[in-house]
Amino acid sequence: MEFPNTGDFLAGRLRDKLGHDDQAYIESLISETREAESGEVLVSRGTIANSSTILISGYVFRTIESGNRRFIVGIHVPGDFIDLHAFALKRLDHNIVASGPVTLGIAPHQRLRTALEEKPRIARALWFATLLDAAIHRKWIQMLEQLDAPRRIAHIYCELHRRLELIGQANNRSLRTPFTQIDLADMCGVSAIHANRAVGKLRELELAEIRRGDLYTSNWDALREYAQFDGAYLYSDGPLRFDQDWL
Amino acid sequence: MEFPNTGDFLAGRLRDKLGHDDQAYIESLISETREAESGEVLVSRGTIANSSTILISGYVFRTIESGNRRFIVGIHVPGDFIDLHAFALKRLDHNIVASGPVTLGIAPHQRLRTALEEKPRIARALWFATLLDAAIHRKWIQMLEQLDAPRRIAHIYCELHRRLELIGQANNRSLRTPFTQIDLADMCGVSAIHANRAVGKLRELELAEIRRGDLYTSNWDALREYAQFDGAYLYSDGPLRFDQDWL
DNA sequence: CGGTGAAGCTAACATGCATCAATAGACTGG
DNA sequence: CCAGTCTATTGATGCATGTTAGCTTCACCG
Repeated sequence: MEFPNTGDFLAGRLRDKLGHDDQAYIESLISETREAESGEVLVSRGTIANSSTILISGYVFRTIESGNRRFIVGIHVPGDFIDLHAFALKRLDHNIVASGPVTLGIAPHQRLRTALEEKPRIARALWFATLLDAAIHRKWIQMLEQLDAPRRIAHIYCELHRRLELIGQANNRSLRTPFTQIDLADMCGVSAIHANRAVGKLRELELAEIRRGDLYTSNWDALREYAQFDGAYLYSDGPLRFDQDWL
Repeated sequence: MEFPNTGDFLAGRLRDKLGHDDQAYIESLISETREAESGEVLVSRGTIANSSTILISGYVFRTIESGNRRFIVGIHVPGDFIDLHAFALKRLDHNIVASGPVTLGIAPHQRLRTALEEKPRIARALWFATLLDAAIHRKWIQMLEQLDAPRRIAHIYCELHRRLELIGQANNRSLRTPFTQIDLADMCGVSAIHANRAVGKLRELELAEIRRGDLYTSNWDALREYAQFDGAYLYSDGPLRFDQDWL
């Protein structure tokens, strides 16, 4: 199977968690790839799917619509399964939307089913991915409870930077995204105007310059300290610590 | 195995998801029960465990300590596994603390391992529980992004009421908890003083009276509407919609 | 019975954020 | 090249919430 312009996409979340054979096996679950445009709704709340999706390139949001406003409750980077829930729960309680152009891999549920039956290590890795999603959600909850708007934005970029680092796609001085200030506002639970002021504050403090979603900084450490970012919740220090006896 | 004062505790989250045989099987995973006092730290951040814990009676919080303040990022009710992560991730990125006196069931990882190998339906149900945790977390994120403090408190009680209803422990006119206003503040990400104002506002609006953690209301519907509570995210409408072909 | 500490409550002032209004810049399509 | 739309920016005003301080109520216990 060919993945145009993406290289070794499954370097993603499961990197170091699986051997090369298993990674290749997961890639073989993908029956086809697909491009989608910015803003396209990839998975709608309530629909029932026969396949799950892995993000190969670009960013996607998990969004919840409520009272004619949209809220972003999660972000995914390449290598993430974005709708494993659809496999287990069938219907989803939120939408999944492309932020900027994306490339997706489609994994039919039938192939996933076979994989789970025949490769216990795959099942383990997918469960790990689910637990990691939950850990990231908990961090967002704490971030929303604790931080003001400028720090929330800084924290989101710090988290993304670390997650990109784990898949070998981080840059020392910048982090390019297609996010608008409205997107940032919907992530932080503030108004777009206030998101603008928060971006302005990061600029004023000379911690980061955010232009059209792209963040530029000369000092990630200072930015991380300002955002009180500690990446331990990403469980990225070395290989998966599953009990070796399990399966 | 006897569970004093708890009755059919596993009516919990997996109710309707498993047959009676499987429920009995899960209960058999529990090697012993244990009581704990209010405030006791049941699982510490970073420790490595050889067993997982199921909550039999009482409430527990997931907490994250940061900058000499505590934040609550999740609540559990009887029937919930509270540290399945410990099984898959070994160490946890947060603490688990008793709110009020609790009864716990201890499930050694070795028995869990056997269960996952031999009973695919159990593995499926535990994965479902994990996905449900993530869905609840996403709802909290949206709640923090969208609602003001009085509505956040109302939403938390509405969610708990529904979750208790699912295990047959809900009451028509009240919801009794051991939560202090400080606890409510730590859930909502506001100061204790403001949590007090928020409680006062619910009283003033005649939506609910909250005294020492116990909520009394004559009109749950009005409270739910005020909090914009829609319980669809709890995936409780009928039996689990796993693909019947899977395993 | 009265002391003690935790929890709940109130007031006054400071700051964060929402909202409205208006404008400027950037991209897009005709 | 212009018009239209989406995005970014700024200022003014009011509400939501933080902070500090002090007070009250209640459960518990000596």
